[in-house]
Amino acid sequence: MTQLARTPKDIGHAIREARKAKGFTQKELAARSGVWQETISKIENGVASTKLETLFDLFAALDLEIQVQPRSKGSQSGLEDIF
Amino acid sequence: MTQLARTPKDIGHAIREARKAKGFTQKELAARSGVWQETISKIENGVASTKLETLFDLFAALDLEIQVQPRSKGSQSGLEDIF
DNA sequence: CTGGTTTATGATGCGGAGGCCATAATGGCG
DNA sequence: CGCCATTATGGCCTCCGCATCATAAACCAG
Repeated sequence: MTQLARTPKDIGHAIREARKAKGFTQKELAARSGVWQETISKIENGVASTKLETLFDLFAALDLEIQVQPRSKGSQSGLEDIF
Repeated sequence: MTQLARTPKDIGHAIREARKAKGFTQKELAARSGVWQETISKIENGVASTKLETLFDLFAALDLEIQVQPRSKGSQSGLEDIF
């Protein structure tokens, strides 16, 4: 369960997945992360380019972390190739 | 060469590393990414919470990508344990 | 030390992210 | 089908990230 991400939308997906996996509602996650439910909704749907700060708040609440790595293999998870 | 990140500062470091590794100056990276040199400086130093959009612009120019994963092993790269 | 490149700092102005409230749309479930 | 929980929209307002220009500080040859 590790998600590759190259766009804000990818991040949104990853967050939604993780949240569901943990059985949280947006409201619950909001409470745990200090980020508002409305904002979470937007982020999960890729609306608006989130601030890193907010992102990490969510990651902390979901017990996620990020790994920065070279784009070795071209789009191996076979989803987006938008540009 | 894959960097773990849990804070904006971590991201900044990763970017600086990657940039240096490619032998770019901030100015060059600025030209390639469309992000201003001054902004890159701030990001690399962890000043200000960057927008995801900007981040991905830089990642694209540096040929980097992100991986979202559970915080399995407790701080294995031995740097931050701030909270 | 001196000059040139690279990086950092500072100020201004605009646009957009997110806090916040209200409400609409959606989705089970009995 | 109505009812309640969950999620999505929209508006308002404040704050701050980034573009942009100018300049200072730090580095690094030579």
